[in-house]
Amino acid sequence: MMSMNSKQPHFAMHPTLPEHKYPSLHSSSEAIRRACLPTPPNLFASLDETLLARAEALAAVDIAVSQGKSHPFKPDATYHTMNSVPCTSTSTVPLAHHHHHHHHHQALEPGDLLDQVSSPSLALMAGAVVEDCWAARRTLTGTCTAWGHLSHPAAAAAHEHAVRASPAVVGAAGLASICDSDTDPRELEAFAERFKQRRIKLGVTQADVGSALANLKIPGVGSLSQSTICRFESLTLSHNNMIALKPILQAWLEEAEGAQREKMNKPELFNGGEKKRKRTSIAAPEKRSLEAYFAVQPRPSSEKIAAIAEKLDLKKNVVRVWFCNQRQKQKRMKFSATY
DNA sequence: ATGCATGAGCT
DNA sequence: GCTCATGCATA
Repeated sequence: MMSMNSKQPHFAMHPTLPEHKYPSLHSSSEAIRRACLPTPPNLFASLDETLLARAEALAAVDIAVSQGKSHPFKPDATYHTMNSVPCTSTSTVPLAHHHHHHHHHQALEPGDLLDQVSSPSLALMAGAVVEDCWAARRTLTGTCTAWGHLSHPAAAAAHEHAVRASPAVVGAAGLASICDSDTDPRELEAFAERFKQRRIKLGVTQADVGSALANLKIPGVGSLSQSTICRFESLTLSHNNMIALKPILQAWLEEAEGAQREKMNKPELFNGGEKKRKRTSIAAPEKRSLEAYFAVQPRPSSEKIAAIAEKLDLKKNVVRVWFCNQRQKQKRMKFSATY
């Protein structure tokens, strides 16, 4: 039996299709989603003293800095270096992109922040409504009508995007039309697990799946990385991302199982070496400070980011990206409050 | 499996 | 400059 092939160094991406990126009408689902995320009724109770102390310490610095604004910040001389390889050429999945919404508070001081964050009311209510939608849909699993009477334009829009997410894929794969079952978190979770199980049974690694996707020749679908396959299986992707990837992975699975029945699989990879990129590693103490600040203000202004960066002796860009990634993390299925 | 990063698309 | 989908590098 072929045991898990060891992973390839990396896979070649095929810029084959100049692919359009997903279209995206924007709704305010972002605001709603954000509202129902981690908004504990009593922030004070959930933040331990250490965190608050750190956050406050940082905030203090930020105030001092903004007043005596004497230092320019480090020009974020980032060190990536994907020379000739346009690393993002990976043909994309016609995903559903969506929403954005303005952010209300940004240039607030720590005090204001706490006040604001600790105020339950609106945000929580919005979150409750959204959760209800999903909960309702879950109980209606099996039908395609749940979204029909959604009262939230944002949610409706999200669904619309999900539906038109990958028409070609769906058609080519001969999969059922994307209905409620395809957006149901429970179904998604179940599929992810089935997928992993069957994938392992086929003796294929996550990396193999990723590169094999390109062989499916589905318009607009190229290869994916081991990371993405892994995240799909572990549900550490956004809900919409899961919805978009499901049909594709399902198509691959059926294809692979069918192909194995007759012969053997025939993957195809190769690669050339380029300059390596170095990964910044934020030390534990700094990370703790960032987390503390994030708990109080997940969306610091550019100025605050600069201040924090200086305080922690990190590049501003590193700090900015850290916050971006942190925000994304919150939205992953596994940690989503709507789930 | 996950941390830090890039780039597209949008505001 | 943000969000989102994704990826390389690494623990």
